[in-house]
Amino acid sequence: MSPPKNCAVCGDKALGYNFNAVTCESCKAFFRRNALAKKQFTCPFNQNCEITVVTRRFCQKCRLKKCLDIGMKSENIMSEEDKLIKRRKIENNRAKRRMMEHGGSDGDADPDDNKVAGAVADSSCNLDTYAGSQDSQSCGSPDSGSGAHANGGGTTGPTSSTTTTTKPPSDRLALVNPLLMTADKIVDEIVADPDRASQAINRVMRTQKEAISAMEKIIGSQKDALKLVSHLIDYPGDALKIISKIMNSPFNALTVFTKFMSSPTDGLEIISKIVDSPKDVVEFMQNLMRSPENAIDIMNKFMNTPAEALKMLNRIFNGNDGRKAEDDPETLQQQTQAQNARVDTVIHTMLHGSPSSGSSVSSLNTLDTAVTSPLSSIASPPMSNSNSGPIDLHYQSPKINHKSEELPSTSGNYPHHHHYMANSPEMGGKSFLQGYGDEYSLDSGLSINSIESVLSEVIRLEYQAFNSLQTPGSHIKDEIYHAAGGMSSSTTYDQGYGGCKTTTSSQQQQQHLQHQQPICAPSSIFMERDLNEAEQMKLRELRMASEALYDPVDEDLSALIMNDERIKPDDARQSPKLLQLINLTAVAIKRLIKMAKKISAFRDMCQEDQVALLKGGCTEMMIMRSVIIYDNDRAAWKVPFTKENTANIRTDLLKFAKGNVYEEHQKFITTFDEKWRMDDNIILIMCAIVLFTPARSRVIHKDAIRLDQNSYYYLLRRYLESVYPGCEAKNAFIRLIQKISDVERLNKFMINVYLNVNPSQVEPLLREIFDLKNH
DNA sequence: GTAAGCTCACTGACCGTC
DNA sequence: GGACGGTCAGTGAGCTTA
Repeated sequence: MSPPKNCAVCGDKALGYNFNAVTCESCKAFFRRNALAKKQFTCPFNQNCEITVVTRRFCQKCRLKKCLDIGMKSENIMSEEDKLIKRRKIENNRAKRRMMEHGGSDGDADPDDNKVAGAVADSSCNLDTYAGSQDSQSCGSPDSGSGAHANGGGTTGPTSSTTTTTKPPSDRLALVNPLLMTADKIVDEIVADPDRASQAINRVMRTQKEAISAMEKIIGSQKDALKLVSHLIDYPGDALKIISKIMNSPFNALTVFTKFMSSPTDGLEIISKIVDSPKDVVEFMQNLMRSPENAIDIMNKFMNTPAEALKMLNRIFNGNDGRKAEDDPETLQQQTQAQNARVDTVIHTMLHGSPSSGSSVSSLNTLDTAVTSPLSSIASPPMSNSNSGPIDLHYQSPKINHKSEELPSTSGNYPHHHHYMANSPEMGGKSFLQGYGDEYSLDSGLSINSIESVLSEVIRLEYQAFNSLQTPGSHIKDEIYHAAGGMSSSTTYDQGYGGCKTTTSSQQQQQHLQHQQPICAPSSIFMERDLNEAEQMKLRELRMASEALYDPVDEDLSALIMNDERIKPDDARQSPKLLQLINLTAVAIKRLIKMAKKISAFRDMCQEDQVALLKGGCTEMMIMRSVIIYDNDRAAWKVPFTKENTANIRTDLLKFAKGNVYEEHQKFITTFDEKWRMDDNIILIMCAIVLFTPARSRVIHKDAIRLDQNSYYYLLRRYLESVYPGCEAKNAFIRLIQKISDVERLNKFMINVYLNVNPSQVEPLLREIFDLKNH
């Protein structure tokens, strides 16, 4: 039986079902665009507009409402992650088709092209797998199985692959020690199948040592370096991944990388230097890695004054006298020492304004002449002139230049590259779950090439790096400790440790922190179940911030305090109580705002972002908090007057509200496992996750917020691991992340409650948050 | 005050893909 | 063939400028 032919929303001609209802194309598109968007539509009329072909454009709010009323389901709209996967799949299939069309007809092509084509052809098995079913294991997909891939734990060989004799290059090469692989093999491994590049990077760069070794080889070969760079420009997520493998401070690497992509001219300039003088670059990076605190500072410097950073690179490169020492080990050693000294001094100059006479280069004072000469002679070399080496920027492949033109010069957005990491507007739980199977290490090769999984690793390394900085009596430790404890005026470890030098924590607060009991048994050994010090501090900061939730209530709650009288849904006389309840939420929101302001990561944001996050997230945070104050026996919220005194407020007051708010709230509460619901730490971390939602409207620095949110996702994961055994922790994490989606859903109902009251009767704060206009 | 020009968000139709 | 997403031309509101 054919479906009805008229759109159930507007009555226009319909072709079939869209999002679970018979609709026209325009209502389909309208719903797709708006159902998941966080826009707050307002009805210019009386909230009850008739939606017809003619009037459907007049009121978005009523149109969307009607879409929902007739049964359109926003769950049917693909998430950003789903869309990303689908896009990848489509791209793969297109690539496959192109190969099929041109296969075997390029016998006279360039030998290098043949090599790449051969590698791609080898990967056709993977493409087939993806074209058919992503679950297929016929090619021994690294994504399949339980993570027992030939990686991470060692080279145990590929998983059983009995259905085909053609293994993808990744599986064949997984048997080889990455340290023994040649540059072209490494690059081929990475670029052969863009869809599996992430896993390939995991295999050839299992450790930092291997990553450095691989990059040394690659940048030692211009051809391979260019091939890899071409790939990385197309797949910046892979570049980020490589950087995170190499650098000690992956957060900074991410930031630098973002900057790099937003400024292709400088990027190409740096690439040209890397290609031109690989040894210098490697030594420079190695030196940075030997002194992570300098690396962090210098990267911060790089971000704040990129021109100065480029100048620094010029100093390093131009300081090289140009002689090649490959044939003379002694000369090479001397040059290496000189280079290290030069790098040390340049770093010191960058950080402190003058060449160091301190310990870091004290043993190399004899090289001062060689060091300071290029510094003084090159005051401020223009980049176009300073690049005096043999590399012509236009030597880069046309593809690179083309991409460079496409990239915006300053904006952080990449409108034509929406599959890139920085442009994913949603970082919801679903996408984060995708990377959860990684078991803390991308080495497992389980994850798809998702930015979320990379970020997960980045955040893990961030904590690791934090601990690695800590030595007994270290002033760095103390400074970071204080800053990360939420006392820093401007910086936390979220922004790189270099900023910790600016901490302004008070003595009193320090003492308070130091007297705090550890949340779990202290441990500085990474990946123990207990939270490490950095994780404890982050959680402790939340707990301290949550003190604001017990600020005295100055409102009169007496009318709302629980009594034995049950609410009848149709008792219209009780509706003033709903209004009181609504206004009471203003108190809760004020407390949440105070709490947010005590979180250093929040405080350090620009005001616009703070407002956007609070406007968009305060009710979701309130809902999240409501689960812990919910008294199941009394069906009431235990609202704290103070930390000691509470008032019971019946949840069935929600029955006065239009819609199914009460039922939805009950559903939300009852499906929340009590042991998690009663764990203040869990709820606090989830509040933070909700607060740092990058997809809020009018947010400016989405990427920065996403990083903060991910750090809390990670903290939640680690906290669960510290209190539950493995499987239970995993399960809890997944289910709790789903709860964040539930909060979002429930919040939509809640917002309707606010929108359905007379704005003149609600608190000004609420009017501001919900953009309510007085009638 | 107003018309012209510009920008930007939104809409709807069409097409590609699975 | 159904159901989804992507794309692009058209449209109109809002802003600036002459």
